[in-house]
Amino acid sequence: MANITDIIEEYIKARLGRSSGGAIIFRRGELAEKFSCVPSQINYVLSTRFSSSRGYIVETRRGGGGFIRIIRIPLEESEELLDIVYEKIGDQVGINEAIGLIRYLFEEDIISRREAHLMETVIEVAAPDHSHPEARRNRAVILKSMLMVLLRHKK
Amino acid sequence: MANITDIIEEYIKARLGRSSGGAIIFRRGELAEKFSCVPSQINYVLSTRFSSSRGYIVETRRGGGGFIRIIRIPLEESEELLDIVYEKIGDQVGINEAIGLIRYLFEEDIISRREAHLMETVIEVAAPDHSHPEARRNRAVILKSMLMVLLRHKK
DNA sequence: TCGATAAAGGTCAGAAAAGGTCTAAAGGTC
DNA sequence: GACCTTTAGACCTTTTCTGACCTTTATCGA
Repeated sequence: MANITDIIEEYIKARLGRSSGGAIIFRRGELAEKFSCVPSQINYVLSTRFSSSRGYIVETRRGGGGFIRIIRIPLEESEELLDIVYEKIGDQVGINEAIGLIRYLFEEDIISRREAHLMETVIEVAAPDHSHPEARRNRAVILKSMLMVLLRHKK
Repeated sequence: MANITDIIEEYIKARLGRSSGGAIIFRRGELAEKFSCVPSQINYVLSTRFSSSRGYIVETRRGGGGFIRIIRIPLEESEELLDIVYEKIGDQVGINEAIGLIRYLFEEDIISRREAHLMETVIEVAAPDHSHPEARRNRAVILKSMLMVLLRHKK
C-alpha cells in the first residue's frame, strides 16, 4: 500500500483540505519531481483518484505558465446531482431522458429557465441522431459535463 | 500564472478599466521595456488576448510618433448579438474564437458566470477535435444555437 | 523638394516550456 | 496463472517567448 499513486493522492487531498476555496493549483513537472516519478504518473493519479465521478474537476493549461488545477466539489449539498450524473445517466442516455432530467432540474429550481433552454438546445443540436448508439453516448458525455458545471457553480 | 503574457494582459485590462472612454494608447516599445520583454511579445498578447472576438479593436500606426490603441467595444443590444451570430461566426469557428466570444458575453454582462462556464464546457466537449474542419462546423452550429437561445430569453 | 535617416510597429519561424496520450512492462491479488 | 493496477518512457500537442528581418511614417538637411 506504499505505492506512489496512493502517496500522491494523500498529498493532494491534504493540500485540498488545507486550501480555503477547495481548490489547489500546481505544475505537473514539479509534483513529479517532488515524488521522483515520471510526469505521466501524475495524470494516472488524476484520472484514477480525482475523476469527476469522485467529485473533482480538473482543469489544465499547457505551454509556458501551464498548470493543473484540482477543484473539489462540496459533496454535502450536491450528492443528489452527482447521483444523477453517475447512476441515472451512466455512459449513454436517450434524448427524452435527457430532456426530462433538464426539466426536473428546472422544476426543482436547480437551474433557471434560461439555463434549461440552453441545455435542451445543446442536447438537441449536439447529439441529434436520436437513437443511434453513438449519439446516446455523446449525449451522456455532454449532459454529464454540463451537470458538473452546475455542481461547481451553485445557482 | 507566472507568464508575462498574462501579466501584460492584466495590466492592459486594468488600464482600460480606469480609462474613461474605454480606450488606451501606448507605445509598443515602452510597454515591452516596462515588462522586460521583446516588442513582438506585445503583438502576441494583442493577438491572443485582445482579438475582435473578445470584443476589442486594436489600431496601430508605424513610424515616428507611432502608437498602439486598444478600444473596448461595449455590447448593448440584441441586434449586436444577432450580428455576431451571422457575421463573426459564420458556418465554422475555431475553439479560441468561440471561447473568446463567450468570455466577451460574460464580461459584457449578457450571460452569467455559470452560463459562460456551461457554454465553454459544451464547446470543448461537443467539438473537441480542435482544428478538424468537421469540428469547426459543428462548433459553429452549436455556438449559434446557444446564442439564439440567449436572444430569445433575455437575462 | 526630395531623398536619406531615424523611429516607430509588423511578421514569421523556431526554440522553449509546459501538459497529454498511449503502450509495454512490472507488480499485486485471488 | 489470469487479471487488474501501477509505473516508466517514448512521442505528441499546445502555448509562450525570442530574435532576425521587414514595412511604414516622420523629419531633417542639402
